[in-house]
Amino acid sequence: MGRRSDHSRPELEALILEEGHRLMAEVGFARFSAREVAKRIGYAVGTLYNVFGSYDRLVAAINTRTFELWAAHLEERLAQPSTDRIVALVEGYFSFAAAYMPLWTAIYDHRLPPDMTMPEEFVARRGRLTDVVVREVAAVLPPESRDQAPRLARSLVATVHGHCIFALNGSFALLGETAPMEMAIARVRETLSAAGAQL
Amino acid sequence: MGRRSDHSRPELEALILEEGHRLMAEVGFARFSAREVAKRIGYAVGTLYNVFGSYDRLVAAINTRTFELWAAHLEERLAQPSTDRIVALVEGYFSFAAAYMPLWTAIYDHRLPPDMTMPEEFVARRGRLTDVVVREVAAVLPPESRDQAPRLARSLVATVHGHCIFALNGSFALLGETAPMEMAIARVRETLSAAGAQL
DNA sequence: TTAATATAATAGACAGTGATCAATTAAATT
DNA sequence: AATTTAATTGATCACTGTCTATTATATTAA
Repeated sequence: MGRRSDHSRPELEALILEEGHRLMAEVGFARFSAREVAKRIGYAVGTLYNVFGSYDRLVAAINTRTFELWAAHLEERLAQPSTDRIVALVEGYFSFAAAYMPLWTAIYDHRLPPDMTMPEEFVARRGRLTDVVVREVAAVLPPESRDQAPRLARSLVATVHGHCIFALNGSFALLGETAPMEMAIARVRETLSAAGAQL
Repeated sequence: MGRRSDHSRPELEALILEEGHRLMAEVGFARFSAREVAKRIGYAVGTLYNVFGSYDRLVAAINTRTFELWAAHLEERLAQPSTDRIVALVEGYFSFAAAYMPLWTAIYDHRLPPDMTMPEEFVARRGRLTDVVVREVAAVLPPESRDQAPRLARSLVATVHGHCIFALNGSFALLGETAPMEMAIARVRETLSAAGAQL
């Protein structure tokens, strides 16, 4: 196997991913380009295609990495002592999106082409973010309705997500709303209360 | 003023907008291109720039048109006799997004460049969609808390929006959720009940 | 040690993009 | 008929993702 680079295949993959993630954080989805990543690591464009197969798989890989950062961010918030772990979760959702806006929006800006499905490995790694929420929702639900936690958690994430997007894209500001996160927390409280949770 | 086209300026503007909207509906935001619009109406690319100033202003104009279609879609749903006008609203939100997915997602895919602000006229026309929701929310609130309708309406739209996005991008399906709209309706009910609404 | 083979990496071509603007053209005015 | 003026063009620029032919290197077999 004639390689002529300083990097082994896994090293090269990591290098591309790291620099790609950096560029995405810098310029966002719309201005992201595989060519620029290649230029920055001193390789030719074709090399990225050899390693990742396509532009979309590279972006999907970068976004999967963002999911993991995000999950770590939530766990960090949960590790700090606080009265309300659900509030910590919502706050973690908003603060991650705000702190890493280009990375966060890239997750939702990117759409796979019709002929491509998300690699199973990526699906699994992304899923761990949801797992955190399901775990915390289950913890506040009464034992007899714990089995509803996954459904409820997904719906709560959707609720928070909607508020978070509108907060970041200015929809709320346009109407004079100054506290979108508090609004989201209120919605989550209502739902959990209705489900019989202890808050 | 020597014009040499078959179309007056307003006619040309309408022509570009119409064909642009058609193309957006066909190929979506990612594959949309000013050049293709120009080709289809038989004008040069430069003409689109003369009329709309920039690519972003053209897309913003197309998306504003989509907002108006959407508002009309909601009013249509509300015009049909139904028990629950709030449910009709949520159903209208979901059914529009599903029926015109590329147009709907283009609204949120498009981001204005930092040096550009949304033209005031577009802001006003887009705002009418929110007005419909505010009006209907106000109608179910008790008179003493009607002044809360705008805030509440925006939060409810955010909630429904989050569920709608996750329904369309497959996030719900991934977790086996088969009824995202019913989930959204449940969330909206909880919030309106908590606000003392008559349902 | 040398020759054959396999593979990593590249350069460059291709067809497309948004954006710009000097040159052209047709109509309106004089 | 000559002149002014505004609408329209399309070449040009610097990009994009994708892909193939080519080159350089490392491993393996003789």
